[in-house]
Amino acid sequence: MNLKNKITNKLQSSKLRPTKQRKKIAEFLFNREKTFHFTAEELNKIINKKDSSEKISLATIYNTIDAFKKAGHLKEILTNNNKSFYDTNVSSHHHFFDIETNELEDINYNDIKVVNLPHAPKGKKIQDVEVTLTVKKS
Amino acid sequence: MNLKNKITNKLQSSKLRPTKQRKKIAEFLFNREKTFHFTAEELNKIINKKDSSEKISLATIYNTIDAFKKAGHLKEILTNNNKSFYDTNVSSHHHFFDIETNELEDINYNDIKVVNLPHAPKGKKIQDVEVTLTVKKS
DNA sequence: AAATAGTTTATAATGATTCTAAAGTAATAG
DNA sequence: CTATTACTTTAGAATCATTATAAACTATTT
Ligand SMILES: [Mn+2]
Ligand SMILES: [Mn+2]
Ligand SMILES: [Zn+2]
Ligand SMILES: [Zn+2]
Repeated sequence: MNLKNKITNKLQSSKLRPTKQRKKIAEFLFNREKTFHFTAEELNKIINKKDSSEKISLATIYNTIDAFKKAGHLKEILTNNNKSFYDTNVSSHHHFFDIETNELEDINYNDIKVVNLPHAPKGKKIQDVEVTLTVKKS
Repeated sequence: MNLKNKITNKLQSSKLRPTKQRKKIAEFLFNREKTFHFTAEELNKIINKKDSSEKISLATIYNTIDAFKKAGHLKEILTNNNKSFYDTNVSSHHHFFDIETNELEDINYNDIKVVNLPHAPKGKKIQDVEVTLTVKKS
């Protein structure tokens, strides 16, 4: 199956209509080897670079990120920044976070071991375990 | 030494003039046993409750949080929320973060062990190690 | 082909935070 | 002390990220 069909399938099986806009964004986000970390504004800039024949509105960028997140294709990341960061790697994994440049870098889940996990507060359950290694210029 | 003097000292030794506003905020934030996690808006509401004889402007709330953070008396916390959270516990420690209610709860540093820390990317050094256990209603 | 349900868009609205510049206060110098 | 200086507070405006609105558009179903 070719890329276009794969993307269309992915959208349809998430009950998202494969519109021109969603296909373009999905193709950009999900057709890659390495994890991509981004903000809505960054994605907007990249998708709507000069050449791009047809522009996608900022509202659609936000809507699409939200739809992809709800469908489980994107994950929101914890940072101390006041804009939201998203991650194309939706499996459990860890990060380096450069507090000076706001850059994120993946750490494989198995490269860090977290032992002695405490119990969740009563009435709650643990949903995810994230380790963030805050880094800065040395 | 009494509380007022302790607070004044803390401010002066951080090169912050002990103004009425800073003393009131510092007394509220730092005179407690348990860690306090808050946003600027929450702190503003609490400090400026009905009775409070003299109001402190929202700008000053923001300025003061910033000054205290720079002085190392407050720490900013990583969340996926688009408002900043601050922590009166400035030592290294971990958190439960309820993604439904945005509530934070401390986990003692020694209650979790993180083993096999990877090296920081070249040119960078690890500044902090934070584990966040995302939780939700079970 | 028509009806429908869902989507995109420009634009307005909101919410959090930062900026501005004038008035006020703490620290310092005389 | 008193005057000078440096820093701080404040109301309000400005900015930035995000969400809401509602009309035009498009994919899907009938
Ligand atoms: Mn954040
Ligand atoms: Mn955040
Ligand atoms: Zn990642
Ligand atoms: Zn804490």
